[in-house]
Amino acid sequence: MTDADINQSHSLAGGPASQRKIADILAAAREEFYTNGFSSATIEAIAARAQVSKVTIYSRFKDKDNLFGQVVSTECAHMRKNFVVENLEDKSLRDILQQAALGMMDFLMREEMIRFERILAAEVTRDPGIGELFLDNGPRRLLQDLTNLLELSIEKGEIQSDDVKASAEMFAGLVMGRMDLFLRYGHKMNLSAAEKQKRAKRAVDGWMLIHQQRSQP
Amino acid sequence: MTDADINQSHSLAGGPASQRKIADILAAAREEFYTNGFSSATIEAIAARAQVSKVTIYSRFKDKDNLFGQVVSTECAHMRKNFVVENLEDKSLRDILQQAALGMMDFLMREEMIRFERILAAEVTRDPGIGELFLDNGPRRLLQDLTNLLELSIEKGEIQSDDVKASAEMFAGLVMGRMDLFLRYGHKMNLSAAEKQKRAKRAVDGWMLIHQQRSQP
DNA sequence: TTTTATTTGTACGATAGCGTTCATTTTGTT
DNA sequence: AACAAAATGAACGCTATCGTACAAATAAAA
Repeated sequence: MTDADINQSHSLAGGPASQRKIADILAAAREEFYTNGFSSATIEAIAARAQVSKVTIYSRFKDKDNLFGQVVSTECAHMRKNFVVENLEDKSLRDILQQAALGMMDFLMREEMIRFERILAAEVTRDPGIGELFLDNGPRRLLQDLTNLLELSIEKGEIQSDDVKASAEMFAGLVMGRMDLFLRYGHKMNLSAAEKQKRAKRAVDGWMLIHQQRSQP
Repeated sequence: MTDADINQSHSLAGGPASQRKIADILAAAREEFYTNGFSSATIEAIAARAQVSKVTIYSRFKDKDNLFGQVVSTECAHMRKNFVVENLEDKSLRDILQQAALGMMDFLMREEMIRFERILAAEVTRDPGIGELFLDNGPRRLLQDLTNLLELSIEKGEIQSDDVKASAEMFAGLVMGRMDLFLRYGHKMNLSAAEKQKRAKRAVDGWMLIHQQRSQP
């Protein structure tokens, strides 16, 4: 759902279009929270960025916590829609995994995602529910999709695994290595498309090798 | 360096032992920062926890930023000393790697480390230098140690790799998978020693398999 | 045009934290 | 005992932010 999609609804009764403002506020809030973290971000700065009065924010959102929660929810919904491990029937497992690896990298290495993860972890102590929300919409979903994919391949006899969940996690681990950690702490990577391909291939080759063995102790 | 080590020095001239207070302040600050994050932690709460007056803190540390920096530095120094990949001459590479994997898990899964990483990433935007400091003392050092170890094994002909750094990162990725991420967002794992062993073995087996092949494309 | 919901700007109260000042007290040294 | 460094507590100025109140303005609907 793009910002534009939200703006289409017209207010039911007088006054300026309110749906649009909500979207503006959420966008502004996201930017402020991403840049300053929860407690340093201020409602007034958000209002200014959204070109909206502070009162309007309080008329739409209960308080700062609520606003932050909404931002995270929105982001999670966005995340859920944009990362899908596809099972392309006609492709080989190798090709599917290669594609998944590239998708994973592109998705997790976006500047947006890095900034999101930076601030979100810090709020887990204050509000553990927010950590669960993120896990359910991001990492767990990703791993589950991957697991499903792998189970199909196992049924087909293409690969072996005695612990599919562990195998899925291994795949993610092989692909990302410590990259997400480095990025989170400000290390610049700027992988070219070719380098990403190379990394994906290395991970897929390694993973396939492990899972084409006869036994997994 | 333990807290006790710091307290051994006696003040050069009159007044209560000041070195001990510095250690107390740092310990208290660490706890407060870990629990509340940088901006929500307050100097007064730190003072109270350290059983020290606020003025004492300001007489020893320039300001809040400085105090936070000192806490991070202390933590980094601690980190540097406590995680070492040892190259035990008489052991097999498999055993060394198994040991390294267990060490890595124990080290990175400590509650302390999880809390540290939660709040640190959030401050990277505000102060990128702090991210670099952490990377240099933690992840980069770990990977470098691992890389050195692997290079020795390559010379001995025990394994093959055309990109040792990538191989070291793969190892870390295989061992940790997405565990550190899950922990950071509040997912409880509580791996038993046996489960850790199992995970370590799986990672080492997989990694060895990949690196005992003839060629690495 | 009138009505009605919504938005706005400004002002406000309340709270809270940073960093400082200063007179006083504590504590180790000489 | 006298001294000097260090620590204390309480108060202060300052700034910032949250969340609210209210009267005026705006824009869509009737």
